[in-house]
Amino acid sequence: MGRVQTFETDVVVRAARAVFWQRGFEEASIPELEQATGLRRSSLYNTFGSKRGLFDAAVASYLREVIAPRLRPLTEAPVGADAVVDYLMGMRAGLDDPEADAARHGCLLMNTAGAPVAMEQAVGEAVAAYREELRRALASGIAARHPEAGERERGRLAEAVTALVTSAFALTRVDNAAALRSLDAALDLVD
Amino acid sequence: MGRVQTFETDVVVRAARAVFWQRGFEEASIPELEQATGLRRSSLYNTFGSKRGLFDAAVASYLREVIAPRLRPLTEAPVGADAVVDYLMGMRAGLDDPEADAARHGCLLMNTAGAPVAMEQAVGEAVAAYREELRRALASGIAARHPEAGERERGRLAEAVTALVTSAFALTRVDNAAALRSLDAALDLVD
DNA sequence: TATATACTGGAATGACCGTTACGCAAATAT
DNA sequence: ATATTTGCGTAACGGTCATTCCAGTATATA
Repeated sequence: MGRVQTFETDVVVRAARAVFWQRGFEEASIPELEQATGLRRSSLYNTFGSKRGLFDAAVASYLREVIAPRLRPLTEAPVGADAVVDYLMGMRAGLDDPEADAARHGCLLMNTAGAPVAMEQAVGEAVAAYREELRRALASGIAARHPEAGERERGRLAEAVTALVTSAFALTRVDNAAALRSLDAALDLVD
Repeated sequence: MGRVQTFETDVVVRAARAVFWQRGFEEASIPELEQATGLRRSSLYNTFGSKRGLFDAAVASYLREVIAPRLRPLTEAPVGADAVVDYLMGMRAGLDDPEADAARHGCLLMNTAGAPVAMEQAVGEAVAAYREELRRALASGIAARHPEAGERERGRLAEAVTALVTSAFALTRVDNAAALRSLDAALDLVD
């Protein structure tokens, strides 16, 4: 064995994730990532192989540390009747807080949906998979809230609420008020 | 007077618009724009001042020639009871046609919402204004279809349908099927 | 026909990009 | 204590970017 890594990979990825989140993949430059992570190019390339490699790690970290915890009450049984509403209100609070990353920069994945890097198949698939995960989670929350409704009805509702949430994410950067109204509309729909 | 312009500005802007649409602002390079327009850098800079100037012209052209015509049945009185449904179905057909720009590249403005250039205030405002115009148009279409509903109810519905449409635009690049389902959900909502 | 106008072509500029190469320093295993 | 593995710092690479400059040319007016 030789010299051991002196930084914690998770910490570095988290720092890089913040840069990608607020700047987007193509606008985030290597010097910026160096400064944010406190690592030099050589270490970044040695650890992640390329800028894309670092971005992929950032996306994985985002799914694991940002998205999954928020979705957990909707994905792990038992799902309470208030889980959907809690989720939507939590997100509303996040988008209403000017300090929060979500309010200022939306969703890392939704932002990349319209970015050039989304043309690369793997990235596009990651975005699509994320949306599907969100839809499934919302669907189970809706099922818990409206057990009496028909499956078709619930499916439509889940689709609509998913779209409202993604729309809020996509818009908060340029029109925070509209994003909040989207979530209000979602809250209306589920009741 | 001296020598006169040998190209039609509208035609050039339309060609540039197509490049921005499919490639995004930052990924569209000057050489690409030269090739698409058939003009040299000097002429482009002489006419539009900068890449941003050309982009602004492209956005204006997009609003005038692509968006406005589609919205017209919803914005100019009299608005028929079927106008909303026609609009949504027309859009659905567009997103379902693999040849169409809309299906392959979504909406020029929605794509820029998540792009770095959206950080520039004027661009962000243009996107927000577009969304608001869409919402107003859909609201008037919904009012024509459901004159019996309360204003509050119609407002919520308009908000939801707007979000579903923008969500469809934002996603079609990476997940065309999900975009279509969004529009189906919108069609469900208006009836 | 003369002249003013401004479009056009081509080359050059400086900055920044992501990536790579290399040598030294550090820390573990034998 | 030595050998070996690996992190890390520095510097350089080739390429592309948006932008500018200038000379040459075509055309509309007087």
